[in-house]
Amino acid sequence: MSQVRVRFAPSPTGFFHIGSARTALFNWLYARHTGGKFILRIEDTDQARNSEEFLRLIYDSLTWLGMDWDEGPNPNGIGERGDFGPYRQSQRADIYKKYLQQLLDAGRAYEKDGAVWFKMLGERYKVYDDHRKKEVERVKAAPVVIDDQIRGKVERAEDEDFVIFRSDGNPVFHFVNVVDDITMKISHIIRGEDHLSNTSKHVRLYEGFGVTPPVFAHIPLILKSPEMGQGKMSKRDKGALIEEYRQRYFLPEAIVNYLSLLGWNPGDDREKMPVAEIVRLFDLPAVNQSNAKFDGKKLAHMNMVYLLEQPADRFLALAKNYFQAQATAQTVLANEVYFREIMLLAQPKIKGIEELAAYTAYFFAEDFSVDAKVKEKVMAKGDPKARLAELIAAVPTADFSSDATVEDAIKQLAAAKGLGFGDYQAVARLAVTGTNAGPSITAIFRVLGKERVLARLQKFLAGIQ
RNA sequence: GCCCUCAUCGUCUAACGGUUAGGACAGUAGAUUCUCAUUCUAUAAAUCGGAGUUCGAUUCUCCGUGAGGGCACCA
Repeated sequence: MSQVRVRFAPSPTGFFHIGSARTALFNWLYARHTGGKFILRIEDTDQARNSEEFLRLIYDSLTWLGMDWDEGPNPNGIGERGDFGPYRQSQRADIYKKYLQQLLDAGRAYEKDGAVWFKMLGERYKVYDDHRKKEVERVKAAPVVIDDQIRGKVERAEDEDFVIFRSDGNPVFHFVNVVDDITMKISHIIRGEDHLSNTSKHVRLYEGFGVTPPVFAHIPLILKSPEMGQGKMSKRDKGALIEEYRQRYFLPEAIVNYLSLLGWNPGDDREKMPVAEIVRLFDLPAVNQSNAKFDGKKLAHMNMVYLLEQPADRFLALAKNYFQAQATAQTVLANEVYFREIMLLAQPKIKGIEELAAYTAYFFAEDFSVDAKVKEKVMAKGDPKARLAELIAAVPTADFSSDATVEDAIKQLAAAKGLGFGDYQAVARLAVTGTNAGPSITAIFRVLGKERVLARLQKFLAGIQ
């Protein structure tokens, strides 16, 4: 059995979206699972729509998601590696000419209207096509049988000649795709089900070249979630672009894990799995046949689960990277020890890195906002003014050296007044943070320090007198 | 219109032809923690319809229906 060689062949004509990422992932997983090669080929024959920026985005997105390629352009875009290049179709014109000549010589291609057409074999007849509103020439021939790893045998009649070189001299997708897969010795073509109808054309081309087609595996599509509408995910849909998750500081391994579960499962109830485990278990016949609707909430949940288990150092690195892009970067990152302490208080509480700035704002500025609704609620209960005054009196002599000592101080105060910890917690939190959500109040007190706590309590009390 | 594919809770999915149809996300209700979040417990929620094969069908077959994709000198 020869080595598995799979390829991901994107066009740099737009943002890198989730469907492309999933196709890339299944190819990558299969290559890694089988010990084969994962090849990146850039299909940039559409000169009008290509852009170097989108090309860069392909490299960056794959790299960010952890999908390394064995052959193809280098991740930095400079040079390439592999013995079957060039890996950009724009640089393969000579190869295409050679293969075109082969078809011409074999009588399987001909010119018409300035373009070159692939010639189907069989008896010809004319028929009116009411989708294209014109008369077309068809060919009677046995249907193409595609033996698909996921769908079984699929039969489809391929009954018309089709263009392989445009009148502008450029080859079209079907032709370059097949020629490249032949010359790059691709063993398995794993691609979206939207290509299933193209595959019969491709099989005829392989036959025209006298080459046995590779193994096909057409994976299900990713569809819009019910609230987004109908049809497959498109670039315009919310949450469709990998770039968006990157900008929102999602963890790439969470995205990979979520994506792997769209159309595949390990055969048991496990969902959260390290990528090495997914690689170990992934296989083509286990891929589902039905399309999957995208669920942003489940992705967000997966991201949170991954975030919670990050070791402190990784979380701090992520947080630092995030804050460096924020307006408050200078203040927030000024004191490393202070930053570390606060980030580690926040880690078990947040659902995503992107919440960090808002969640920790009051640690870094005195002009934090006060949530009006929370204020209304807290002020309506008990005697908050009295509690504040008592806290202000108690704080100067309290021990702020640890969470436990702060807690003791508040509990002593409460006991002396015949009250509970909770009677002080809510109003203290409101005064010091402006909200009702956050880490434990004792930790907030300790980290903020006596002076700032006292100042905030006094300021808040003054504001409600 | 023609061709191809698919069909289990709202969503992602599991179930050698024999299970009280399981898990997860999202709901709902409780519990726990100083708040919030986490966590935990409980709860509601599905085999598209109709025939057939079979002792027995979510599972196999056919017909409907629904969903998705394709039908270019885009990829």
